[in-house]
Amino acid sequence: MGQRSVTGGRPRDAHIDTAVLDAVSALLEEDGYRSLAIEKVARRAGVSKAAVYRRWPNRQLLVLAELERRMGGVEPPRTGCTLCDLDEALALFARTFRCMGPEFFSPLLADCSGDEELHRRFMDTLFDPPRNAVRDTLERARERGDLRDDVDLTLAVDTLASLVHYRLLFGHAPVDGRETARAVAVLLRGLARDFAALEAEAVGHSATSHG
Amino acid sequence: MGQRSVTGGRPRDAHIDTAVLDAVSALLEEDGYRSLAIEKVARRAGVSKAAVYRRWPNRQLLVLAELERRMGGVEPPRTGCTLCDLDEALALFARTFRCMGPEFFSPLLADCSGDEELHRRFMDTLFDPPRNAVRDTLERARERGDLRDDVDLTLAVDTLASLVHYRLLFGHAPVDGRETARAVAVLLRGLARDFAALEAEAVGHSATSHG
Amino acid sequence: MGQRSVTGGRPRDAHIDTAVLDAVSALLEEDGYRSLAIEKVARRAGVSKAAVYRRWPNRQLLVLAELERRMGGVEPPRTGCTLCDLDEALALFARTFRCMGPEFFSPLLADCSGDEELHRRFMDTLFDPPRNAVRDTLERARERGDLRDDVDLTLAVDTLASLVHYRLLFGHAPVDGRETARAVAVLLRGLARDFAALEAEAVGHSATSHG
Amino acid sequence: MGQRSVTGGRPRDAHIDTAVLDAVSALLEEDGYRSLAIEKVARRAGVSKAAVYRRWPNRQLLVLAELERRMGGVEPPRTGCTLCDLDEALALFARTFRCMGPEFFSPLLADCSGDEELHRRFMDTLFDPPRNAVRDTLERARERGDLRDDVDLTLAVDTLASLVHYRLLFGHAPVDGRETARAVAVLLRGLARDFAALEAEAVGHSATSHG
DNA sequence: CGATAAGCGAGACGGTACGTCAAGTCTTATA
DNA sequence: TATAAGACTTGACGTACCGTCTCGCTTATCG
Repeated sequence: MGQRSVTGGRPRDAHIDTAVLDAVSALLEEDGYRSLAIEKVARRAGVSKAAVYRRWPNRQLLVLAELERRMGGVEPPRTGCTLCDLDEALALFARTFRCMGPEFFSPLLADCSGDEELHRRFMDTLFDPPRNAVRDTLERARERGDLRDDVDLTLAVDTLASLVHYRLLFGHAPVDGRETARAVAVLLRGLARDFAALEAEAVGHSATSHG
Repeated sequence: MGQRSVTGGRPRDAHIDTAVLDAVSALLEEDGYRSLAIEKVARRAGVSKAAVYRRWPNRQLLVLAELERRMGGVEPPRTGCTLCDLDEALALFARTFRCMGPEFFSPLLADCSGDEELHRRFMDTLFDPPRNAVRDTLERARERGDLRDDVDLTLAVDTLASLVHYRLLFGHAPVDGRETARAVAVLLRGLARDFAALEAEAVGHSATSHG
Repeated sequence: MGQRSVTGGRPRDAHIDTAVLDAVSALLEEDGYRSLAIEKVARRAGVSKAAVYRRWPNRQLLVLAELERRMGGVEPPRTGCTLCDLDEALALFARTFRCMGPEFFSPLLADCSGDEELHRRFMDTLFDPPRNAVRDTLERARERGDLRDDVDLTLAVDTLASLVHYRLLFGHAPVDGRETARAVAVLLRGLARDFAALEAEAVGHSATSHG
Repeated sequence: MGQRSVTGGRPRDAHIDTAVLDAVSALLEEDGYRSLAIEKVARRAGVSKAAVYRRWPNRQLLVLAELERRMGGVEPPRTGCTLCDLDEALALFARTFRCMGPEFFSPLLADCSGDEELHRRFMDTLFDPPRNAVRDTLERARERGDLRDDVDLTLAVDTLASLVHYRLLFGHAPVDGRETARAVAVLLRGLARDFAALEAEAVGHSATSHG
């Protein structure tokens, strides 16, 4: 929500903030992002248009606020086992993404492109947090010495994260735990110093099947 | 362009088709996708609004037509060397995507979501063709016996293709030949029956450095 | 229908003339004059737009043609009795007017005002014929010596005719034989050389009650 | 102008009301009723289309508002002399009608037919007021005992009023004070208990010549 | 008999206006 | 100052007709 000068005047009504975001949420579900109009949001929230504009200067930031609210915090897993952590991180990634509504992610991103500042805000809020969970996991794997020395971490993160985003955005194939686990396996075979060792360890944890 | 019954009536003026698409092209460059209005397109093309609507019933299909025009045909490479083919296919993929204007890809996709038919048209036109070039290449590699038996082809294609789309869509990291070559190398290490052999062959072709 | 040079070419299809006028008739009844569009007429008649425009250059003349067709010929009555003739002439007037659809009369007139030629055509076709039936009757009455010498004939005709048009156009009061007969009586009391004599004669004919 | 709930909100700008009606007035004079388009009105008034639609939902009510403004109030004459009052009432009637632009009366009426509510509004605003001036005059004459007992007042009013409307609508004959005076004379001869007495009284007032 | 000429259905074409919608800004009165 | 209500300009939406035109075809009359 918009920062405010603290001095004087009537204080903002906090109920309005939630009422507006609730209305955004409902309208997104009902009519999708494209036909989400601030005027409708205000009407639905039983709030004046000005009250909305006072808090969020445009619909991009308004929707961003709602999706951020939905996303909640993202905590990376720390089991100590590289393969298990990665599986879990990717599953978390997918879950987070899915619960914020992948169908709003794409148009919002599209709407934020073209403006430097908006794009940055989008990335900071929705893109980086879940992605960093994956990155952290990989970094810990490297510190543990599980990865080859010449690994390009950004490339590795992208290869994993992009798969999830890709499928959810285009919807041409499903994303489930089995699929992501396989992707992790294939990739790690290319990245790991000793893939067989990692596999053995993971079987010990018996978290997921790495066949 | 809109299909037509061939019988009777004054034939459509082909100049109008190109004039409109040219106008779309110019306006996309100048103002981006978001503020592309059919009314402006018609004005710019020196053409009546009805003439535009007669051919393309909405702006999604209009822009789709223009991007399709830009993309042209996509022919997968056939050098006979798996690593070289893959490098080339991915480079082609990136090139195709870039020349059609990656900044319009995302908002157009966003605009096509929510309508079954539009989404299908989008995928058929812009998504599948370059992607299939990669898939074909991988299929030939498998037929040649270069890949492990348990390879999930769709997963492999996605892992490679998504990387390009991902970076170009979110713009958080550049995409160049060196990067894609590295991604191919990492992935093939996980997919290949005998990665060293492939590498040796590719060095013989001296196409790109596979270090 | 439009006049034509007789020489050469394919002759016009007479079926089209009637098909078009029938369509006009139907559309007038269904949607009224205001929303009568030539394009709709052509569609309804199963005829091309050009075929309509070839015959009638605009919708005013088109509707005029249809109303003229409806009106048919107007023959003034000749009973020889002034009061009876007048009653009958006025009844004929009302009947004619009503059968051509008074609700189209007003908007058509309105549509024809503003163009000299159109207005003249309207008056010649729809206004003058029934009105002249009344005028003829009054003229014969004067020749018979039934009217005062200083009677202004145009004023007299207008006073009678306007009443019918007036009520049918504005619809604020009904028009029936009893009402028009009363109007005739009142007016004749002011115009006649000897009203009582006329009344006596009419009672002899026992056509209508002139009390 | 459109009625509004008085509570809250920014009040309507009164300048806009007049600017719009002025524009309507100018455009009516220049191009007539038929080509009066709300879009043009707004342009001419230097006002947005929405501002016009907010006040008047269609062009009929818009023009009605302008003609009402032009018409002003109608006060029936009260000289105490029946013939003089009638002459004056009819002259007032004609004057009122003429000053509001008889050429717009007809197409507006035509445009209002077909819709119950619009027609009523038209009658209430433009038809009844001047007509009631005539009716009042006749009613006072009857109370004074100047008219025969069996007079049908509605018929009498129509006979006088229709003449003016008739001639002005169809434009086939002029309307001036002399003509209307003659019509009054003829009609009164048929309606009056003692026409000669009325005539004598009027000559005393020397208002107009009743020969 | 074949040339000429017009009729005809179909539908493209540039216009113009329709009536609606939302954007983002503003003005007022009230809290 | 925030708030609700709503006026305001701007600009596009997608639709509907206008009256004109081009096309390929059909149906007459005339030389």
